[in-house]
Amino acid sequence: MTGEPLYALIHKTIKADIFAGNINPGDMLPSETLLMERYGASRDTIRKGLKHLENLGLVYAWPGKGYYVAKPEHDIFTIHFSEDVDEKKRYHAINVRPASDEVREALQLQQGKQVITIGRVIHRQGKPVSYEVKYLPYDKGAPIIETEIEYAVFPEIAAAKTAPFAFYTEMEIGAEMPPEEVVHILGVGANDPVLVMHRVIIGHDSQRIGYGKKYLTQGYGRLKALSGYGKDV
Amino acid sequence: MTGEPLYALIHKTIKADIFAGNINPGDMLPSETLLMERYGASRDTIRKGLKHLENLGLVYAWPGKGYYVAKPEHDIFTIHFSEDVDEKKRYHAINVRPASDEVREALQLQQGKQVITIGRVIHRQGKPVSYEVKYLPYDKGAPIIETEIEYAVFPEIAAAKTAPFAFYTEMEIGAEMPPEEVVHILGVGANDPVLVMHRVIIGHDSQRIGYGKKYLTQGYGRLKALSGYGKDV
DNA sequence: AAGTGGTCTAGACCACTGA
DNA sequence: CAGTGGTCTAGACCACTTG
Repeated sequence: MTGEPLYALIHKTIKADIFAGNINPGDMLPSETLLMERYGASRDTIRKGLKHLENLGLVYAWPGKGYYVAKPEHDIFTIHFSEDVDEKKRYHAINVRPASDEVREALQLQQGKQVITIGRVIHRQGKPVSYEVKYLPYDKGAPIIETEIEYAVFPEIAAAKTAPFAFYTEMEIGAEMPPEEVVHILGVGANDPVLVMHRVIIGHDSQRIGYGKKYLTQGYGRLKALSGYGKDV
Repeated sequence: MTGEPLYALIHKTIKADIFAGNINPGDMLPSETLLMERYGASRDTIRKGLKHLENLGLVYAWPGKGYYVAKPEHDIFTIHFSEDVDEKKRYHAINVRPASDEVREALQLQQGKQVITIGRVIHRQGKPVSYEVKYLPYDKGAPIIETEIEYAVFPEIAAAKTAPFAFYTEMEIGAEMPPEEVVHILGVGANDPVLVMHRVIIGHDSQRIGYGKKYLTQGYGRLKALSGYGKDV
């Protein structure tokens, strides 16, 4: 017990076999009973090891038949996207105005509704590399609390009245020529393409909580994404 | 037993409390012992329910202290990226030539090494919307099996001699002006920016297995990504 | 010392798949 | 029918945290 738990040994051994190609997608694993004998372990311990492989997506169980090696998913990519919170104070503008058509559609607002607009510039080594605008539906009569805004990043600010888990984000990434506003703020050339990330924050009641666009210049660098089974346990 | 398993009821109840904001990040959950009494269940059943919440990232266990509600991760995005396998046959070019500097660096090859180059155009409703080039290190004397290439998608072709799980992909996404080659092939304007996805396939021995660039025009549409706890169980 | 989660066991009954 | 995984129980010992 002092060292590695038994179930970890089990799942590591099987995982190594899969990575080495000794067993391949579609192949059947030994049954739980057989593994119990092979490892001298109880059924629960064996199951714990197999469950971990299931969670990793390496293996799946077919009740009544057995465990099988899964097909690898090499087209699912993960982006860890930091919100650059270190640059909290450089707001370009905070104000309330009627929503543009684009924003109205993204937030599914009625005509004439107002939105809180928050612009922010993100710097890297003193140079502006990114500009983002965020839009939040404005509830009439609700005061804008500046300190709240100052410390907020997008999900938190938009979901201030929502439970912290009760929403998700849909993002779309595209290449665009920078609009005039962005050319002016970031000082990029009008012919330098920018990455644009459009984000909609959606509550579990399907309510549109917030919308934002983020422009990334070449100076920001590329977005990095990962796929595969490189770093998991 | 006919309906929902007990552990599912447990994790759903707690999950609902988290989503409703009744318990919040940093809050402690009831202990296993207490939950056993509350649900009239055995410890293992309680633990199974809590384990599921842990896997979802909603909760973490601190041995000796208890279970706590985790902080939500709203800056991790997932892209499901299909390889457009339906358009297998429209290869623009397959050949072997010395690697360019860019490719040599990406694949970490020695000077003078040759690479297999595969170009492909992807159509949508009859119109070319994407062009991709893939580079594979060329082993001298190894014949290029055409049918293999014809049916292959990137990870599989690059890792043909590797176990199907034993590699991962690093991708970088940027906005660029299309190079002349792409302007010509896709018929886009020289001033229309394109999304470019650079991919490197890396084996578990850190070997560079393949490199590719994929150009997406406006006609392809934006890349879609998701974050949050919207769709999991 | 009391309480917490982490690991492990031995046994039970169930529903499902396949010959 | 025998074999498989899915669920559940009751008990044990451990290492860790807190008072």
